[in-house]
Amino acid sequence: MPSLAGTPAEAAPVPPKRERRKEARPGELLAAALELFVEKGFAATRSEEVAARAGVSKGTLFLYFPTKDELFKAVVRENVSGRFRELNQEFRQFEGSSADMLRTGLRLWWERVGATQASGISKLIMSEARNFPELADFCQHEVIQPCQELICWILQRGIDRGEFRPVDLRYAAANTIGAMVFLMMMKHSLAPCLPHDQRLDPQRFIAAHVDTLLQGLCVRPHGVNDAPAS
Amino acid sequence: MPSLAGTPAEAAPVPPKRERRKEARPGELLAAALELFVEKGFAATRSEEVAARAGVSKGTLFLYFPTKDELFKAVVRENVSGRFRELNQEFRQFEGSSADMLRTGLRLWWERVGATQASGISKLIMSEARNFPELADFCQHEVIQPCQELICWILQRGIDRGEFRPVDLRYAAANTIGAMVFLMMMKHSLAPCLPHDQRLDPQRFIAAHVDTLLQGLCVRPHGVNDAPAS
Amino acid sequence: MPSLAGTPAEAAPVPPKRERRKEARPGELLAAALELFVEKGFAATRSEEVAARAGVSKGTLFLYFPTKDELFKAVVRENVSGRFRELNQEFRQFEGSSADMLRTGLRLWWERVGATQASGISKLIMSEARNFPELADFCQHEVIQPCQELICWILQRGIDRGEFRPVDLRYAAANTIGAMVFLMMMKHSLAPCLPHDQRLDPQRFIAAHVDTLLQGLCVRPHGVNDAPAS
Amino acid sequence: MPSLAGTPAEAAPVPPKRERRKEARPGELLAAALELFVEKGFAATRSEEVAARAGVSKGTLFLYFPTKDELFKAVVRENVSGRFRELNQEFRQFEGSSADMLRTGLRLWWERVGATQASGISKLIMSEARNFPELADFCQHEVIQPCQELICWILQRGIDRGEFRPVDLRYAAANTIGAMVFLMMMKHSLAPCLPHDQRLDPQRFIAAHVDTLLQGLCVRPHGVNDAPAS
DNA sequence: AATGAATGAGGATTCATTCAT
DNA sequence: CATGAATGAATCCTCATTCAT
Repeated sequence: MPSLAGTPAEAAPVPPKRERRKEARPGELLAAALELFVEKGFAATRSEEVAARAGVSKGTLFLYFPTKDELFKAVVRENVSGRFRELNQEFRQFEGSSADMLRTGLRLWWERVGATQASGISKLIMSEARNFPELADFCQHEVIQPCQELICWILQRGIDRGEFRPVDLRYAAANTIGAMVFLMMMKHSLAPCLPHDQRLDPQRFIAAHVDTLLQGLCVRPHGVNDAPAS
Repeated sequence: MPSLAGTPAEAAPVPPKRERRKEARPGELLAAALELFVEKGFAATRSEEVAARAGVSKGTLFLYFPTKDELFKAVVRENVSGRFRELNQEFRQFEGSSADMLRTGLRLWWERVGATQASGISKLIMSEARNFPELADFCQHEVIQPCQELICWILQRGIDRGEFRPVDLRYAAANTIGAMVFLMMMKHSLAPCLPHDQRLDPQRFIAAHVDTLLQGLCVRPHGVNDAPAS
Repeated sequence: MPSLAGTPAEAAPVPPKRERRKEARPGELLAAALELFVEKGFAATRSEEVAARAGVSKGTLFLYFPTKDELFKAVVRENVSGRFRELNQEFRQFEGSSADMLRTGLRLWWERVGATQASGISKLIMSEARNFPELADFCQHEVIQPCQELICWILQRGIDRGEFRPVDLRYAAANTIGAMVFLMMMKHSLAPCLPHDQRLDPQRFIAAHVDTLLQGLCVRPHGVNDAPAS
Repeated sequence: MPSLAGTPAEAAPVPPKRERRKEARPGELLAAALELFVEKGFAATRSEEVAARAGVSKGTLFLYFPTKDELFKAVVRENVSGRFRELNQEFRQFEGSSADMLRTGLRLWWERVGATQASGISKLIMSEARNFPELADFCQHEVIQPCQELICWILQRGIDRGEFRPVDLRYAAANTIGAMVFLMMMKHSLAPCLPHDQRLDPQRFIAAHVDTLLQGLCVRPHGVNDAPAS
């Protein structure tokens, strides 16, 4: 069956069936945008890519977010707000040693935030804060401060209960927050470019961080040895 | 000694003319580019802005760097290479307790790197690594590893001399590196957007970090108290 | 009887249902379109706006008019066709002096056309004729010529009856048509942008025009004084 | 000389030699824009077309005018401002009968404005005034009012010298302005779409207008007969 | 070497039109 | 019939890069 046509593969350019999913779209677009913004940066991501990754066309994106800037802000808002308030609640109810609290807290936090896509938000904020000043403020109030307060609260609890020796709360908290932020940023920056054996293992990094921390913090240093080997 | 791919560094340019400007141009452009890339990100910085900040015209920029990408790579190379090798050398000659070594090292490092514009490079790398994969590799070899090795060397020295208790060297080093990276990133990201009283003070942050670290590390915990008050 | 090219007017649609709305739709859409096209121009008006002003959804508009272009042509057709043939009839039956005929005619015309929304059509035609060449032809036959003929007929009548002195009929008519067109355009262009006291009063403008005209036209110049004060 | 290549016409895509003509560009762009805006309307004209007609590339247009809107405003400003002040001066110095003044004035005006591309500006203003409200104001002050004043001044002069009978100055002036505006609009709207024999001849139109006007205006009606037969 | 006018590919956004509901 | 979510061609505008001066 000879044919003069070129590549016969071109059967029929399937029109990629339109789906009407008004409810689901914003979430899908935000997820796609988060991924891409984290991966390539805000400016280097094309609107069309976001749409494509969300499985819709260029035009649809602008149906839900009036501008790329607004999309960006929505991405940050979506992935930041609230997320920490619940963790906060949970912790205030925790019963047990403050050392366990710290250990469990960080482990939990990694599972719920660090290990998810949402962790990319920290890279995003660090990269874009100066281009979106309102964001810096928003994040300071919605993320940094709640976290800071939670950690300070735990440390204070430990001190009050005689478990921890007194320290400069703010900077002790900053130390831990810094470690977590670093971890998240690595995950979305250098790590994907490095061979597996050169990457940090988050769990071990956190464990090491907490161990060092508690070693220096705890009044009864042997308490550290109770820690479940990670 | 790995090098960022692209145009290989030309042989040392002959310096025939007296005109200072001509010699200084590349450096001025690199400095301007560093500032702007750190401030606004690579993609969001216009080539013309870089030229303007360096006090030359658009065309001149492209006389020295064939493309914006090459300019970027040059910025990274310029601010990264070598800078750590010398610190390394200095340290190997240090005499005194390993605790002092750590403390002094970080202080020195902050003065020589963290407090300078060059610290912005960390924000740049974190933000752009995935867009310039060769970069990640370059930095891993030129920065991360030397730092890692240096810190590991110090820790090992402490352990060998019975000053520190044995720890997982790699993750202990990562913890400190993470703290420093976090500090640099904050300086160029959130800090400029926050009121002064909400910013972290680098010196105190470093001091707190080292204190906590040494508290947990030192065999003779009271050794910490020998630390010169920051 | 020329007709604007495009979809030929369908045979009268069967009116089976009682639902007023369905029957009225096209008219409402045409009215909305006329308003908006006149206000903002054809290209600057969005289809959705037209639909919205007619109180229906975007999709419905395209149920009645296959394209924006067709909508435009329909708007012109609707507001132009016929409208002048009846005026014409009426006038041929007029009895009285030709001066009165002219005066009354222009007054009537203003009431029936100039003062209504339909007057906007002249702005539309002037603005869009070159983008819709078929339109110019249509209007030439449906509007300009009938008007021209009517005025010429009146003038000729006056001349024949010895009331008017002989003049170049075509250009005399054009003068009056021009005045009316100018009036309509002002109403829809500059007037809405000017404070009320700087706008022309249509009645006075027409009166002044007719007065000047008749003053120069009438054989018995005092005849002008018979004119009913407007 | 057989060849497997396709159409041999494709010799070398001549790179359309870049010319550096900073001084001339704005004027050329404004001229091109005027033509196109008049021809197709503001919204229906693509920026790129303007650039092409001016013989430059898309980008160059935006080198001289930051946005399409600004280009539009510049076109109006360029073609409106000043143009009437000089005519005004000339006229105040005129010596002779007021009837001649009117006749000569309109003839001159047609030569200097009506017959040039600038006449298109009236179509533009009429079409776009409501989209650019500031323009309406600008034109009212820069064009309408000066013209109105000039004509009023001439009429008043005629009345003062006993040549004209007293009339409502404002509306008499408006009548003449209207006629000229109509003429300009026709030239750029319907006329280009009509066969030559159906178009109005500007000179005759003006002559007819002035004749009718003066016939009604002049105290000595035979004065009209002095008018050179057009 | 330096300049900055000119270019045009690329990206954000709009909007006429389609079509699933 | 009516709706409005979805589409993508079309358009405005930007900016890295080129090149005449």
